[in-house]
Amino acid sequence: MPKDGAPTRTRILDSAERLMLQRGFAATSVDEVIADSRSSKGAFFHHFPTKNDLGRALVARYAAADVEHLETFMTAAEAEIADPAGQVIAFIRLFEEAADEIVAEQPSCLYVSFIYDRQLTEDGTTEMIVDAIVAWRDLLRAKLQAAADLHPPSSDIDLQDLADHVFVTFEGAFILARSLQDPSHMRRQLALLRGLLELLFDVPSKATTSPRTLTRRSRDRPRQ
Amino acid sequence: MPKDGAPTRTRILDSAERLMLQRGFAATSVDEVIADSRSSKGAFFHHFPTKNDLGRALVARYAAADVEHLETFMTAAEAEIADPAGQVIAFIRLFEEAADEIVAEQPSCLYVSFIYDRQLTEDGTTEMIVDAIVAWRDLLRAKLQAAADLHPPSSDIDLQDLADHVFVTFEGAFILARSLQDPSHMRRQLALLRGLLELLFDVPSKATTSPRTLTRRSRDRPRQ
DNA sequence: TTTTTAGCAGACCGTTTAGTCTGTTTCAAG
DNA sequence: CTTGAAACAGACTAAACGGTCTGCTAAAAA
Repeated sequence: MPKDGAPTRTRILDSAERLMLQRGFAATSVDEVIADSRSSKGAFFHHFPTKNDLGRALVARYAAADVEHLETFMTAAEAEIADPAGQVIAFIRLFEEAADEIVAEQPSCLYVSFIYDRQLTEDGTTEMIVDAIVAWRDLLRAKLQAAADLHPPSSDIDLQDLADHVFVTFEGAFILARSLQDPSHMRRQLALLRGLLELLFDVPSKATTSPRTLTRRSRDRPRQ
Repeated sequence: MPKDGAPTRTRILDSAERLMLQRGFAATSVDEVIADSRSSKGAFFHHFPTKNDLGRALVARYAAADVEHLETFMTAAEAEIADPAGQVIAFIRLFEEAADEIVAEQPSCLYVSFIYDRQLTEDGTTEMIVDAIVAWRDLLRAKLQAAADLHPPSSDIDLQDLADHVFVTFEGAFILARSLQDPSHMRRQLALLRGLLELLFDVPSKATTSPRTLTRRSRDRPRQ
């Protein structure tokens, strides 16, 4: 076998992800990706026959990492506490603690960038995104169902919608953070969501709600 | 004065809005807009010197309608009930009732489409979006503050973040509805948000929670 | 050593794109 | 009735774009 092409492929994917998260898919030219990744026309079209192929590969990698993130954090939450409601809340808190880092290296969500951008929704690209979203909603709905069975929530709320609301909060927070150019909104919105879930399932909010983020929360918030 | 150009201008804006909400800004060519609006190159560039000018005009119109929508519904909610907490909840319910119609005629939010799409964020385009978002968060924060002063919420929650969460829910629901190709998610997420607010402010959920939408809510929701 | 092939470089090409230019029509002011 | 300017219509253009093609290089197989 000849020289290994994997590093080049990865470099192209990395550049494309960075640029397309900023500018969108259609607004990013392959020439820009080539320049940013310091490769060439030949290298690019050797690894990706068309620009759409790059898009598909990008979404595939992104969605896989996303679902793995989901499962990793849920497993960690399960190891932390036995109660399903507590697990969901711990799960949110884990993302909360990682929020600043996530937003720093990813100013927005690739899903949105592609769903709002693409003219070619008939490529299987969208389906991969749907699969990832379904993974989120299914896993969270199961957890919430278990939580509701153990200690029934204080309000009559649809559990599937509540599971979806976690995803909704993520995506909405990405948009808010990007619009207002304030990355802290991701952490803040997740903290709010956790608070609402604690209220709903009557789980006492720990006094130690991620202390190292509390110090950063001095802001222009007019609390009176 | 010569012939009135306003109708042509409006037709171009309407076509552009429709197409760009579907495909994004960069992915929509001016030729497509011209064809869809049955105008011409001459007409287009007479009204909009550049494509970016069209984008700016589009956002200006969209944001103005959005803020007007916000104020109209809040005024209606204020006429309906005196209690600030009740007003916020009535406000959400009004959007809930309009949700199906809104999503039907607008499959997504132009803000996102432009914030995720644009290479030229230095046009004042983004600033108009920020202004609209600020209108939302300011108005809602004021209401929530008044509500919290009257009957303190059952949980310690940041009111600015809670105000922002309304916007977050809208944007996230747009994305969810579009991704899963199920417009009902907008209404469902708004209903969920209303339920959480009712719980937080201890406002009893009316038995008559928009009865005509209740009949439509038969779905695959596994409630057991 | 020779051959083969993946990996890559970059000139090149046809199409699409945003934007221009030269008109023609409409309509109100003078 | 003439004029002048806004409101178009549509051929045209320069640049950018996605994609092709030819050829070179490295390294493993024969």
